Amino acid sequence: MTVVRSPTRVPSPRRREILDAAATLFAARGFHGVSIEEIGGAVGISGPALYRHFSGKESLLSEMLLDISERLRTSAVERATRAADGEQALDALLAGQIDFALDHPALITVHDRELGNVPEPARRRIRRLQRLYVEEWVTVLTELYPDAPPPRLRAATHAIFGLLNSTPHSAGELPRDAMAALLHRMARAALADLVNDH
Amino acid sequence: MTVVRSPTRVPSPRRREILDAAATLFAARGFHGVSIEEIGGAVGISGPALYRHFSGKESLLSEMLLDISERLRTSAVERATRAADGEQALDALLAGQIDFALDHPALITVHDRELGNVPEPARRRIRRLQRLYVEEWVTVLTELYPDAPPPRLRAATHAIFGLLNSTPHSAGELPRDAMAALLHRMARAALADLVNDH
DNA sequence: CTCGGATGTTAGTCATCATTAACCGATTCG
DNA sequence: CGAATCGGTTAATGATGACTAACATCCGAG
Repeated sequence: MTVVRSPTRVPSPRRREILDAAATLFAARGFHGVSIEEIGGAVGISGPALYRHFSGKESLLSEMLLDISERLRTSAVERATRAADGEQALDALLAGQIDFALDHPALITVHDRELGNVPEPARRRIRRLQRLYVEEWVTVLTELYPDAPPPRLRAATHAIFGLLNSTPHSAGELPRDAMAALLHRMARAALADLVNDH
Repeated sequence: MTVVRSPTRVPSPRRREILDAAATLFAARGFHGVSIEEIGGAVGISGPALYRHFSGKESLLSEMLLDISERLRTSAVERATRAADGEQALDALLAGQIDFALDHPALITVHDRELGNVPEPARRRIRRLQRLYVEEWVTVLTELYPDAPPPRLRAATHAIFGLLNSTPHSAGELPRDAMAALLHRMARAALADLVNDH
């Protein structure tokens, strides 16, 4: 039996390969600090061949950020709805973000660094997805801490993202499992503090 | 009586002005995404006039990061030595980093984003200062949690930096004082968790 | 008053870089 | 067998941008 072709075009492995290489380079020196030639070179082809896969450098970045934002958000929605209660939902969100940050440090880096270089049609969509992702967290947190005002929960969510996304800076300090456990516990403890007044 | 001229040249206000404007621009679109012309324009002069104050664009960036790293580190050393005990030292470090992050979000952003674009002589010095800053935190934490191995404390320190440096992302969610208090408490709670096993 | 330094200006120069053009081999499919 | 599509190549092209040159102005000191 043959595989059913989904309506979205089958993703060529080259595309993904290019996106991965570009993410690493962008994370190291920024979008404008990397040339098309370099990105091509990183995957064994040279320069203008990229235009067979992307319509331009900015499209490449747009697609990269769009993909990241989508993956984060849909993963969050899935995990949160699967959870039995608020506590489990929070743990699931934490685990998802931690896994992503540990598995794809370059994507995390690019994700919160390069939005300012995305051209306008795509930028709005990315921002929208990022906002939805944050609101997913805020919804879960609201269930756990009903007395905390939403702006406080939003600020706390961003703080937790910062904590979890520190992995690119502390790479190699601890084995992966220990790092995941440490981040999970620290984030949990930081959030537990929200239960208090003010 | 005339003021004694210190050996380091008196800092012209223009230099500082340029550094501030450049920091804001770099934070928004990255080092290579901003032109000399733009930086000049932001302070009312135009383009090549910058070369009267800096020997080049990269020197400008080097000096910016060097200055930030130095300020963070010396402030940390001062605060830590002034403190009576470990608890107070930690609170002082937290307060210092939080103030800096709230007062200079652009500098914070540039500081951990653009090291990869600093040319080699300066890069080493900046890394050194950053390392010393981290070790200052690790020293204080070691006093509080003598059983935790240093890599764990270093990872935790980076995580706390990420948490505190989230302010550029949550700008405007809360008034400054509330934000400072929230971050301080969350960081404290996250670190208190380190006292536990493993 | 005038000399010199500090600070600007505008007009090059030279590299780099994104993008396009023109061309080519392979694979698929009719 | 073609013919087309896919994915590459190398050689323009055109902008942009960092940096330099040449020249002006202001101002303080001798």
